[in-house]
Amino acid sequence: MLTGRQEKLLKLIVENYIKTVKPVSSKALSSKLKCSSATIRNEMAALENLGFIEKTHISSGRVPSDLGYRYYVDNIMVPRELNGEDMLKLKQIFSNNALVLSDAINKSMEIVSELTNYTAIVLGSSSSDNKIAKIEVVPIADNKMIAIIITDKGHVENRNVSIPNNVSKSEVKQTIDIISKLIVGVPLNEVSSVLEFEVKPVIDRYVKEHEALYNAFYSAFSDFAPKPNIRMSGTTNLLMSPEFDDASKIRKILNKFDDKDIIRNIKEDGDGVKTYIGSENNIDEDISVIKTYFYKDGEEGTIALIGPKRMEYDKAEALLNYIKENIGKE
Amino acid sequence: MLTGRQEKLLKLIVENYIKTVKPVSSKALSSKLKCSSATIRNEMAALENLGFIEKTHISSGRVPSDLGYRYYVDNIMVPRELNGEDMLKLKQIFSNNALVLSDAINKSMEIVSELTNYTAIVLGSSSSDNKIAKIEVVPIADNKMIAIIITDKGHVENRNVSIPNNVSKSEVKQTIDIISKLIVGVPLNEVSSVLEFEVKPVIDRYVKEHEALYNAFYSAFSDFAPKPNIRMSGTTNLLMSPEFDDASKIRKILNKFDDKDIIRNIKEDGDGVKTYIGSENNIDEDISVIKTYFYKDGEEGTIALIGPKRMEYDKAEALLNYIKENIGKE
DNA sequence: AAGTAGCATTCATGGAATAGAAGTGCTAAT
DNA sequence: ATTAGCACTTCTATTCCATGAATGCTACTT
Repeated sequence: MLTGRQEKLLKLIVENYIKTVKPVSSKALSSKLKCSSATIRNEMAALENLGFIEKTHISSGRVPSDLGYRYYVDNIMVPRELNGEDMLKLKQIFSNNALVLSDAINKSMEIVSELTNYTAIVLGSSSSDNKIAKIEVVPIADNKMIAIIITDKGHVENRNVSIPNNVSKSEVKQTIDIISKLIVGVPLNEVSSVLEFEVKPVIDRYVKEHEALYNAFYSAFSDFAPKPNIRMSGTTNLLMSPEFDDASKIRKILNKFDDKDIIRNIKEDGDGVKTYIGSENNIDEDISVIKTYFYKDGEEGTIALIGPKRMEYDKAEALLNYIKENIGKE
Repeated sequence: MLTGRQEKLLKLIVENYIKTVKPVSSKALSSKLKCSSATIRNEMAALENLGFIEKTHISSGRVPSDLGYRYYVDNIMVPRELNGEDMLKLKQIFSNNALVLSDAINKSMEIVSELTNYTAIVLGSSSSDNKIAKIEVVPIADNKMIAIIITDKGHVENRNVSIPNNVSKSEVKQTIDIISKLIVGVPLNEVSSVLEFEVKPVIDRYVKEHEALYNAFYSAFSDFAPKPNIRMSGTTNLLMSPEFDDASKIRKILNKFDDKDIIRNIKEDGDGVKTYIGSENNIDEDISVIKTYFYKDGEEGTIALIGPKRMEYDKAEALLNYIKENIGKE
């Protein structure tokens, strides 16, 4: 579809623009393409007709269109190896065995946002194949306890439980025993229904102050269902890019970043690292998103990197690939 | 020091400017102060000599100086009652007994940032008077366990432990027992030294594969010392203020928000809600910070609200006061 | 047929000039 | 002590250039 020279030209335009953030002129490329600027102008006109490049005004140089970037990413760009220094920084995190997986992912994405100057996002949650392995209830004051659940995949959460006044210690213990017996092995997202339909009847029968006690534990245990949590780092990075040079552009992006619905929507599934350029993503047409799904040991989610459209796609891809691999290994 | 009329004038200037974000002219106030604009100009000149107001250029209207805001906050502003609607929203959070204190604080500050359109910050950590009440180690795979500590104040944290290969179950159990026995009652910030100087010798003596095992547990337990964590919400809010109308101003603030050292520095101690106007704070001269320290049940920290200098100090103060009170009650 | 030189054309950019509006400070009168 | 009035200053927006950096196209060359 594109001649060899056109492809070469597109490559030069994209890479030049990524570097300089200025529309690329025919003259600037004539030396690199061993032909005159007039010839390049002709080729540029062809590329523009095909929709790969655009002008910012009638006599301006050329800028890659979304389609142009897309062609570049799919057909021209050579996947880059991660450089040793960057790899080392990330390796250190994943080789720290004490870190829980989700912490390792968060930290590594922080590093990535520093390395790239883009914005990193982790949408993570415990997956619903987490089953309760153990619950632990620890008294910390006369009428206050801490309820802790631990899942078979190693996910841990805790809540307060306020014990109603006129309840004896043995009743509390009895209640905990009943809950514990019935709840172990239950997937996280079914906990609240098991509490309601299996635990409650038993407590009703055996424990005296059942109503108040049941409510106290129910409110503590009922919201353990996997909820995605959002972690962003380097929000600022993206906005330091020279294309975001006026307040309204910056604010537009900031508002999108603030909108949890939009961010949650970044969620990706399927294998592989995918790129969404400009209008291809549903966040903002001035940015590109590169992201991938991960699952490991009961934690799942999406890691994403958001940069300007003129992002270094090869580097971003290499970084996400590396992290995805390491999540798999952990 | 200020005559009654001057005080009245300053009040009008501050409140007018807070509302309109435009320098206040003498003419605009003449109706409200039942005298002519010329008289007001004379009074303004006096206020300017005293340093309470400023001009943006030689023939402009007046804008409050930092000193002017300070005088307004200290001597003119009447402390506001929190309005019922806002109070209700916050009350709902603090009356949710299942929420751990730190979560309740974080959520309430999120609400506050929405109610004010300022940026809310919570710098929280478990305080060093947390003593370990219990440790729990749960196996989740052949060579992987989850270590959980619970403090007497109800603070919970967890880490991974990778069990070295050639180690028997009984040795692991023995090790956990030793650690558990020696570590209960130890304040969080002393855990790592107790591990090193009290636990290690015992393990050395009794457990066979001591070196590898000790290291595995040491790396899991050693970093439980109270570390402040930072929680910001509504970062964007502040930057939507009309005074931040160009990219460089927005970026300046964003950079400061990104600098963890600067944010951690917001830390406040002592009682009461304090206001730092413009140059009084060491974040940025274009903003004001209002903040207060909190301590309750082993959690301590600072909650802060950052707004433009022309913030509604009375409202901000009322909100922080209310939250501080509720933390006390919880 | 492909490449190129050359030129008219277009538009962005930045500076200078201008006019109007919004305020102030000051003087003189009340 | 207050105020009316006016000269003065600065901001803002607009217009008008001149310049420079590109392009597209035509006609010429290889």
